[in-house]
Amino acid sequence: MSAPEIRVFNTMQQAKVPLAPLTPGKVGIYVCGPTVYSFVHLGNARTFTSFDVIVRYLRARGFAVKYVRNYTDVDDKIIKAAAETGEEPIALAARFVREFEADATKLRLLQPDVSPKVSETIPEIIALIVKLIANGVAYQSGGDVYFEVRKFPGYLKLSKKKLDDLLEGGGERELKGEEKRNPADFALWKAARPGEPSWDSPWGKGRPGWHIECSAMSSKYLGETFDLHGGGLDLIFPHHENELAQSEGASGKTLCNCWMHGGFLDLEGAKMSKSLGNVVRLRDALEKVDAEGLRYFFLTTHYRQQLAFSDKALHDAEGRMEYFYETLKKVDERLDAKEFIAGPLHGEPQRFLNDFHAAMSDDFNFAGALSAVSGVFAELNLLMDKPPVKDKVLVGRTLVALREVVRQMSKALGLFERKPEDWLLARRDRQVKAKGLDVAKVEAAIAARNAARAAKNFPEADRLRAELKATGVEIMDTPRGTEWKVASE
RNA sequence: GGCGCCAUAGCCAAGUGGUAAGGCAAGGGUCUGCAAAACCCUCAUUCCCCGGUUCGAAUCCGGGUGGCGCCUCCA
Repeated sequence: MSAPEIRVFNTMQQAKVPLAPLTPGKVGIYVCGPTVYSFVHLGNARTFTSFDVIVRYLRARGFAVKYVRNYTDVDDKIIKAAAETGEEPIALAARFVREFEADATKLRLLQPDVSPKVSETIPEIIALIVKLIANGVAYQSGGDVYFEVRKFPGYLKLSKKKLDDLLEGGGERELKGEEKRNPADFALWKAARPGEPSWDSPWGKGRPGWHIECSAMSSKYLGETFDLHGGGLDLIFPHHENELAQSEGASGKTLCNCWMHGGFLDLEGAKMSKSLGNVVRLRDALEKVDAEGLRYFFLTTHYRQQLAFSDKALHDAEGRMEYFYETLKKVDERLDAKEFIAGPLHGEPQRFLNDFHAAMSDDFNFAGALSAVSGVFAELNLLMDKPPVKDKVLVGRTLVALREVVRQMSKALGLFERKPEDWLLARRDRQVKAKGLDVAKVEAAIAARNAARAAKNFPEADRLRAELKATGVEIMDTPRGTEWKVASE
């Protein structure tokens, strides 16, 4: 397989650029992780899944990826949430880190190589602020420290805004603050108020502002300049813009070579967001839909594109996963205990992988890659059901090759990595529970029907089939006997 | 008010200068005692509208219309 060059859309240039790692063969990526004051919602999950697949793909292409995704565990929202529950802010944050990790495991998200927390990066944050003050781009004001945006010439180069527009704007940005030299200046360090978590600093007790933690954590684990920086579209301004200003204002070097931003998940025509309150928790969604079905749904659109959430879309995605796993189940049963020696293949199994790489190399075109996935599964089924060639050894050998192609795609997408029977059974169990079916009764009816069939009493057999169907159970007569599943509507 | 993204079949969705991927749904067929699943066939002379550039545009440019987003916490 000739590996196509990987091109990535860089928000800074608003164009696709070739991936050119600082160190050949290695990629450092920083993804802005959750602020842990509540459960993550599906919009968050989409972004994390996108970067999960991007990291998986880069690894599949042989890059040694260092993947850093932080937890922001010191923040206004956390303090507010803690005040409401009566917990200590740090304890509440720790609790939601655990909840996040439980959700992430279900979604089969890769564990980042490093998951730093703000609360464990305070010395580095203070050192960074000290440097910014020394460089003349930050100033102390009482117990606070602010970044002075007018002193950093590159300010707003990422978001393409103008400082004047920012100040006039139709927004509701807080422009108050006599303590600031410029209303657009933002806090690097906030003086402690009673009851808030705080740390000693050269400016008295206090805590970091919102953006500085990412600057500190990324340079700590990836260096002053690294390859990829990711997050949701809504982080471009102010978060990434400010992060960039802080990092570059301190180091004088480019923070990262490529900024990647994922598109939103929409719910009923509007961005799913905590401020609008139109969120579906990842946790709640996973009660209703299979985790891989959800992952597949996220991959049906390019990562930078908006994606509309709906129960139907999720349901369809899960149905598609069923097709994939049913196919793999058949393939694996057939290949079991058989060996095929090397030799010619039918068709060109590799062509699907080539198409897959072509799509993924082009700014991680998930939807395009899924087309190649469909191709390989259709070919697998064709060879098993209606092989266009007679040579059984040739067919078997080709199935082995195609199965290997699927394995390669699996690794990059985080899809169909489970044992097909396990996935299929788990899905059925969930559906059985949702419908309140009695498995023993279903199996008794199937046994009765098979007795009727054996006696060639087809009217009775059909009656039992119809009866089951009415309760939502679909039965299939296979070479292995009669199997059943919950009908999807 | 400033800035940006998007508009492709009934639905979802790739494609961004060379003559419309893929999926769902639908119709027909093969298979089956009947089914289910799977497979095969059919399903956009056309890419929101109007102009322009070009031998050639869904793709580039200009102007509309419609949707979304950022400018304030947000993935």
